Amino acid sequence: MQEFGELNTKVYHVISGLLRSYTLDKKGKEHIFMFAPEGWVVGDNITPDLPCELYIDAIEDSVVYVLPKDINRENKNAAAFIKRLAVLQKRVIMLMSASAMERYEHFEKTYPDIISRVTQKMIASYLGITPEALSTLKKARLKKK
Amino acid sequence: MQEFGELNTKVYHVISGLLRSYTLDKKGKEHIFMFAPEGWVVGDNITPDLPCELYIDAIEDSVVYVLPKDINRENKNAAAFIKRLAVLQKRVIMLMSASAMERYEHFEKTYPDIISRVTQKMIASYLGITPEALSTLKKARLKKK
DNA sequence: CCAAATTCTTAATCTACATTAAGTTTTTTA
DNA sequence: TAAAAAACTTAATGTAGATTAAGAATTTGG
Repeated sequence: MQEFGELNTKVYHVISGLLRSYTLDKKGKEHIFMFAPEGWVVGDNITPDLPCELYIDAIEDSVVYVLPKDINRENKNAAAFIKRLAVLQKRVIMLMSASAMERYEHFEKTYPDIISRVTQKMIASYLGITPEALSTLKKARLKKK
Repeated sequence: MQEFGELNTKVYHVISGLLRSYTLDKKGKEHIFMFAPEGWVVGDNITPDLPCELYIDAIEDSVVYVLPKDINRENKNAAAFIKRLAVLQKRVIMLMSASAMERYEHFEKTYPDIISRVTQKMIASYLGITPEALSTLKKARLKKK
């Protein structure tokens, strides 16, 4: 696959393809923060005076629209911002109060189209678990159904 | 203590006092989503057509400014929104990649003034752990220091 | 100011998920 | 298209934090 390129500046509006944002913990382990398919917006939402916490890259050949940093002062993109807030809120709620199995099932519903476009490793990273745990979880899920 | 009252509508700008937002999981267990001391903004950030996921109430006698729902179209509050995005992002990152101990230490730094104003039970709820685990964690922390 | 309720702590036991390790399958690339 | 690399699975073992239970400290309310 041909990468669109490493992106690490500010805010991207995805026209086509698939981006992700992720962080590295102190052990160097990757944790996917968000997937951004067509129509989504990704960026590091930190205030301008703080260093970035997220890396952003393309996991499919993608076309993105790079938004100006002061997008925040523009009204027309308010809907995209609100969507991000909603997604973030849900993620925190799931991480605080749901099991890995529940988070996986929620992921399936939220991103039905993405699930087949990313590796298991990435899904595990997004869920905050290891690929091994995801593998076990999926096997248990088949029996359950 | 005299409560300011149960709030469950939309967006609140805290003038003085302390609010919190929290969710209930399927077992009825409470998970604090966010604390909002003076100067902060809290609300349920879900898109208008979805049911609310968060409860909001005051844990100290508080004065709040109730913001109109369409605050999102107003520019002057952009800074408050960006701050919330930043806080949310950090919370997700901590929940995905840091231990309970690390989350507690991060909480101490982020909310030095709040730590003495809320119960241990609430702090545990915010961190996504039980009060018992927090108690043990704090004891371990004293020895470590 | 005393009784009742709630919060906090401690400890024993349990469990979901991590870690480690090894083998298998799929993908990449030369 | 073969070999190397990466991803995926399975299983054994380890561990952070949950659950349960009981007692101590603190807060609340009559």
